[in-house]
Amino acid sequence: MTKTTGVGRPRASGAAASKREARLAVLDAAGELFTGAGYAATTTRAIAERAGLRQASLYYHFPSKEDILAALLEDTVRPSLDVAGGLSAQLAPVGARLWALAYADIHLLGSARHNLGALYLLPEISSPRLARFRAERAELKRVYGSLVAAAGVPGALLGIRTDLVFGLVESIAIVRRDQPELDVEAHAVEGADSVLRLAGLGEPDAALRDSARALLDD
Amino acid sequence: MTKTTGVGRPRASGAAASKREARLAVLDAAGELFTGAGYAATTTRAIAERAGLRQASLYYHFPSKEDILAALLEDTVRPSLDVAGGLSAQLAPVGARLWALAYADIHLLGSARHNLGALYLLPEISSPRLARFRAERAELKRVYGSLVAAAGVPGALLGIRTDLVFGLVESIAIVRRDQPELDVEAHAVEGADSVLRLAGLGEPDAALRDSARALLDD
DNA sequence: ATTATCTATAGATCTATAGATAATGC
DNA sequence: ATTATCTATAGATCTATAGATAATGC
Repeated sequence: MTKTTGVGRPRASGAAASKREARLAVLDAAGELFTGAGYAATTTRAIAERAGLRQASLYYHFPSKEDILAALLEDTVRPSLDVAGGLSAQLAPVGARLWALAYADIHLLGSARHNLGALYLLPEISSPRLARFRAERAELKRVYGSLVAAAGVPGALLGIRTDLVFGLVESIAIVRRDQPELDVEAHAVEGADSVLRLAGLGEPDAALRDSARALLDD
Repeated sequence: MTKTTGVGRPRASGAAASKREARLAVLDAAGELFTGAGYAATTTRAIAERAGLRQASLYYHFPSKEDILAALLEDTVRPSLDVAGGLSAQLAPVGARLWALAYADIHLLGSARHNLGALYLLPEISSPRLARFRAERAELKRVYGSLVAAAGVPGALLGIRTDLVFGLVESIAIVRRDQPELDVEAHAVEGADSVLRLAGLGEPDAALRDSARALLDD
């Protein structure tokens, strides 16, 4: 029985944690505070305090406050892109693929540890440092657009319909902010059903939902 | 030919303006900056500069920075509530009333001088000082809810469907942020059509749209 | 020697208040 | 005398950097 702490000077708070754990604790603390109070209103001191280290120690893990936000945003959009990528490899009717994507996204945004989808709404995301996140979110939107097109929505309406579909999916963040106790599963099912209606694919039935869910296990 | 300025010490910037004009200039400047950069990231100095007066002079018109945001929020939600109130006095099929409300709201949010709907997304709106705005927005949502119920959506789904409808309407703010050159009229028509689909009222036709628009002139 | 943290602080803010001032109005 | 502004500033931050330090690893 030897060390209780790892390498490096022990924390003033007493908590022992590896470098990787420290980084995760910082991201978790920032996720809670950024989603609750916003980026600008959250101080680096508050993040550090919640993560169990001193304000200046954040800078050993991230070069700047904005890089913390960048990491959170990418961690959030990446899983959605992964789902989209997995679906694109499958041969299935467009309705099932669109339902599956919307369902998965709403589920991811609705059940993440904090309401990270709310970060997409922050005005700070127009910052140059966050260009990569914006590009990935735009890529995800493009996937929705191609599915809406494949559903038969005419070209003249394609842009607007895609905006509405994407807006409906992301609106889960506002709903969750206003009612934290929300039933995510029900909301995801109803949301995905609604996306099909917007795409002009009519009323989804149980068979479609089942086949869509099957696509997500690939 | 006498005064060029009104009562009170002239502005350092030279601009002459009445008290009422000054207040409006402050609100306009704050609207632009809050929607573009967010509340916390916008300084009172920046608002004052854009409004043509000194930072401290803001406090002659508003007791605090937060009161500026409160005024903007209420000016934005109030017209929507007025539309909702006007519609409630009319005897018309639920489809026409719901279409009219969604169309009017999207139009208001889409064509306001700045993208003020984006203010609804700011994390700061949970502040106690903004309780009145939140209550008015909740009241508007309740109107949507009663129309969705009247459309025949079953009670078990009512809450979620209303969330989706309301989310779709407000998503215009995100769309507008991402593409400032958006065609508001087309988006409002498509958005209102989409709301009817979500409410299970099927495909709107030209006759329904015309009768809905007529309701808005009351 | 390397690592992960710490303490201390520079430099730059930011909001709101105090009190003065330059107009008009009576 | 009243009004609408101004100048000046108190007091409280906030981000990021510099340099020290208390562990482990070799």
